[in-house]
Amino acid sequence: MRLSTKGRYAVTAMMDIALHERVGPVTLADISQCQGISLSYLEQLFAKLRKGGLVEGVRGPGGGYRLARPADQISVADIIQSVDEKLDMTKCGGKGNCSQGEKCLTHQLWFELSCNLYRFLSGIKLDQYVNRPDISELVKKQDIQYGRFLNRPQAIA
Amino acid sequence: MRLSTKGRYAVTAMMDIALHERVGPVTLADISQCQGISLSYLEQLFAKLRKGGLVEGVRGPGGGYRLARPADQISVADIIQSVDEKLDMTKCGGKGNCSQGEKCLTHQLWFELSCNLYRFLSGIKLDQYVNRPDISELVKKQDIQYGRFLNRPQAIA
DNA sequence: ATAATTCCTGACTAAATTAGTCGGGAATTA
DNA sequence: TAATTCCCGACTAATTTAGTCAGGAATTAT
Repeated sequence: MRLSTKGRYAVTAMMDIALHERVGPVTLADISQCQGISLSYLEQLFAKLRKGGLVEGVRGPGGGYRLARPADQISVADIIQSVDEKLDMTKCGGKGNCSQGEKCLTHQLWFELSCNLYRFLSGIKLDQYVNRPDISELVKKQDIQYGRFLNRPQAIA
Repeated sequence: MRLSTKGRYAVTAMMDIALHERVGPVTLADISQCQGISLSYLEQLFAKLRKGGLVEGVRGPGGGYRLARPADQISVADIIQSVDEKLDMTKCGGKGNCSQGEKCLTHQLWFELSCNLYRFLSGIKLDQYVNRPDISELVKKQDIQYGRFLNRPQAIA
C-alpha cells in the first residue's frame, strides 16, 4: 500500500462530497477552489474513483459528483486503493516467491503489516466524519466563506 | 507519514541486521546482495539511519552495521521516520492552520489517521520477527545460499 | 435551438521523489 | 602495508506526482 499526498487529495475530495451529500452533487471546480487542488488533477483522480465505483458523475448545470454508495460503505482504504492501485507492501505481491521462488526474509513482516494496515484503513468510513458536530461546524464556515451552494435551499437548513 | 518502497528497503535492511545481531556487524555489501538493493542506495539510506540513531557503523574488515540499541526498542515507525522524514499526514504539519488560519475540513481525519497509524507502526518492534521460528528457518536457508558468515562460528550455532 | 455548465478524455509538461552510479576518502583490521 | 569497510558528495536516470491544455459529450436553463 502506498500512502502519499495523492491519496490525501483523493480522500479530501471524497470527504468534501460526503459532507455535502444532502445538498446534492458537488462540482470539481468547487472542490478545487475550496480544498486547493488543481482542477485538472482532480479530474484525473476522479476518473479513477469513477472506475473504482466510488462516485458517479452528473453532467450539466447543477451537476457534479456524488457518492455511488452510502457514506458508511466507503472507507479510506477504498479511496486510497482506487487512486494508488496497490494493496499490499510485499515485493512479490503476496505470492511468496520474492527470493528465488521462496519467501524472502521480510515477507512475513510486509504481509502482516499490509493486513493490519488494510484492516485499520478500511475501518474508517466517510460517515464517521459526516456525523461529527465539530466537522459540520467547519463545513458551514467554509461554505459561507466560499459562497457555496447559495442557490440550494438544503444548504442553509 | 509517507509509506513507500523506500521505507520498505530501510526496514528490510534493518531486519537483516537484527536477524544477525548475535553474529556481529552486517556489511552493506551483504545486504545489497541478499536483499537485492543497490549498494550505493543502501549507503544513502544508512546515512539517514545513522543520523536517526538507529544503527552504528563499524569500519574495517569484519565491520559493517549493527543496531544502536536493542531490537525490542526499534520499531518500524522509527525506521520509516528516519528515512521518510514526515510523521503526520496533515497538510499543515499538525498546526491546524491549513485553511486561512483555520483547520481545513479534513484536518481531523488526517490527524487521527496519523495518530493511529503511528501507534500501530510503533507497536511493531524488530525483535518480534527475530524470535519467530519460521523466520529463523528462512534466515538460515538464505545465509547458506549466499555463503554468508562462513568465517564466524556463531553463525552455525 | 442556443448557450451555459459540467463532466469526460487524452496528450503533454514540470516538478519532485526514488533509485542508482561514480569516484574518492577515512578508519580499522590483519 | 594492504585489504576491507564505512563514509561522503556530486551526478544521472527512472518513476511518480502534480499540473496544464485543448477539446468533446451530456445535460440543464433560457
